[in-house]
Amino acid sequence: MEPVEAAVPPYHLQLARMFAERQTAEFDATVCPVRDVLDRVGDKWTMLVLIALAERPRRFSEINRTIPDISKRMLSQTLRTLERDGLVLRSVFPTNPPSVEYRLSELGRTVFEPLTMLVRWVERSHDAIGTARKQYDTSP
Amino acid sequence: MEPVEAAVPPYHLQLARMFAERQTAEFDATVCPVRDVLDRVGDKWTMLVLIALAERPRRFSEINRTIPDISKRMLSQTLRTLERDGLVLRSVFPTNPPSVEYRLSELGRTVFEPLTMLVRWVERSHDAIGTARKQYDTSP
DNA sequence: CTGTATCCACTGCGATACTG
DNA sequence: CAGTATCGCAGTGGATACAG
Repeated sequence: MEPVEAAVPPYHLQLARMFAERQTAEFDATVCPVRDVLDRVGDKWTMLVLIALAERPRRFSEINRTIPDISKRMLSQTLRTLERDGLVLRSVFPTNPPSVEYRLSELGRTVFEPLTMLVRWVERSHDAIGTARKQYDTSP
Repeated sequence: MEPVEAAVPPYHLQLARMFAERQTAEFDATVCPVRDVLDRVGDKWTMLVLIALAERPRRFSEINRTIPDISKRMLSQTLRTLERDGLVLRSVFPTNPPSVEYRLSELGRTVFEPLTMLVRWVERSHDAIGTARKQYDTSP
């Protein structure tokens, strides 16, 4: 017998179960953890900014160079949201000209476990998805 | 000495390293795995539709009931993209009226590992983020 | 250097109506 | 039941100019 391995259900059933419970209560989209995920890291830039800060603290323009195609407006806005959520810490150094440093908080660091898993998944699946698409697009 | 545990770097550094390598090459947003993630599951409905299919195959209107606030238009569109990417399989039964069944492919099932991690992360972090926000909003 | 303000374009998405 | 077609809006984000 292999009791332990048999006891833990596969991931898709775990998630299904989590949401089956929610289904019983009356529906409220505002307390759905998945929509929460999307609100937090589902936008165009948040993940990339977090990754830009993964290795070490960086200054505003340094992040901007790491993500060349982000506008100052969006970088600023994304950083403020991350700061507000407590994922990123901001320090101003009153030099001249002023320099501002952003770094991950402890909480911010914890995103990287699930984030890394997700990035690995796309990398693993990239080819399979590509061929699936090609097949879908070329068939009647 | 504890060679094995010392050898595996924390997640945020793993990701940082993955992207540091990319930085050396000339920048091309179209081959970035993070933007790939966002394109695939970063939209408003994809994750929710996948979860709706996690436990077992479902028919169109059944999914619609699971996600009450999705429009038929978006459900249809989301399902087609998932089918095109090979994550979801579609079967038509020529009954009258016609019934169509959607189910996860093998590839589709593999999303749930990283997806579950991500959902767990928000659930774990939800309170911490809430208090961080409250503090940010009430301070000068 | 580190932002903010203003304006504008695009598009994702919802509402509604219609079809096999 | 399982969609598609058309329309319209609102929010997201880019460009530019300005400011501390």
